[in-house]
Amino acid sequence: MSETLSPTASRERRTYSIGELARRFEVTPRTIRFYEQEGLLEPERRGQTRVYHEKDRVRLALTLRGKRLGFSLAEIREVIQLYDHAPDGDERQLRRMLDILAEKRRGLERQLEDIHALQNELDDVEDRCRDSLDALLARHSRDT
Amino acid sequence: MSETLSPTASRERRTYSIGELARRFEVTPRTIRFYEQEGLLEPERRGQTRVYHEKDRVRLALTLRGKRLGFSLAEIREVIQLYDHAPDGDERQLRRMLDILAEKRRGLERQLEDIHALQNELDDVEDRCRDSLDALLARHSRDT
DNA sequence: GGCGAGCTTGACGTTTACGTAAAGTAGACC
DNA sequence: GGTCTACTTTACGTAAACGTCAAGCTCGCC
Repeated sequence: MSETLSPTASRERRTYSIGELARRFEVTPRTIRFYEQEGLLEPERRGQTRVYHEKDRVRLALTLRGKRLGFSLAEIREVIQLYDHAPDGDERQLRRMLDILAEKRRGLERQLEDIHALQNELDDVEDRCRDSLDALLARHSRDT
Repeated sequence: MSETLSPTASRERRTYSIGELARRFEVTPRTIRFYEQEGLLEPERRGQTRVYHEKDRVRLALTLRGKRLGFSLAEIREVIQLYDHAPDGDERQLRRMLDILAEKRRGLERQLEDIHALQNELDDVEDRCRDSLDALLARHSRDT
């Protein structure tokens, strides 16, 4: 793995402005501020302007990935909190976390099934489509 | 495949009321009416009440699957229209349809990547979680 | 004929995830 | 010192996907 959300691993000193991040991920600054408001990002403040670090960039990437999979921002926040609090807590909390993880996994498994089902259906459409096209072209070449 | 959206394959004469469908798929009747309003379902009318056939049931299943994958109702309607119009149209239309199919496929491929990436991240969290738990239990058993 | 269960059509309300416009600030450059 | 660019906050607007009443029809049953 090339990157992680673990705070101990953010050893690069690169920072980003809100505009840089926005261009990089093809979202608007407004979106990034909104994600902060929703507790998904926690940029540093230098004066009154926001300064984003690697940790924020990785979180944003995770957020957008979650969005592409249809997760709500609330669900994504949950996952991020799993990340941030993975190593701590008492036994009960850790076991609860493992339960939540297992549940998330089941959700992903179902999404995999759904994708395969949809792929099969697209195959079906494509087959019929190609059949029609072949018939059309055969008729055309015969008529010349 | 056990079922398809192809109209020629709906040879079963089973019908459903809106309430039956709603219970089956764990949605509200309101949701089903809304999907009709959005052009995703086209139930028969018997008097003033709606009568749903196999075709509608399959469409509803497809719709909910799409939703679980984060598709908008507009996108799902596109897919359904692909189904309904797959075998017809002139050459240009058929080629266009194949292009659209290829694009949908690319979207699904990306979702697969996203899912695998998220699974890896959950693995990561789980590892750290288990490490903490093991350390906790080891300390506990040593202290007894 | 009254009554409940299930259906119908409106119509307005709500949540999520931002868009957009207004007005102000702060640093870089000429 | 003025202007440009990029940032800031505040606030109202909006599209999607339904939820939530309200009011009325209609069928079966006692």
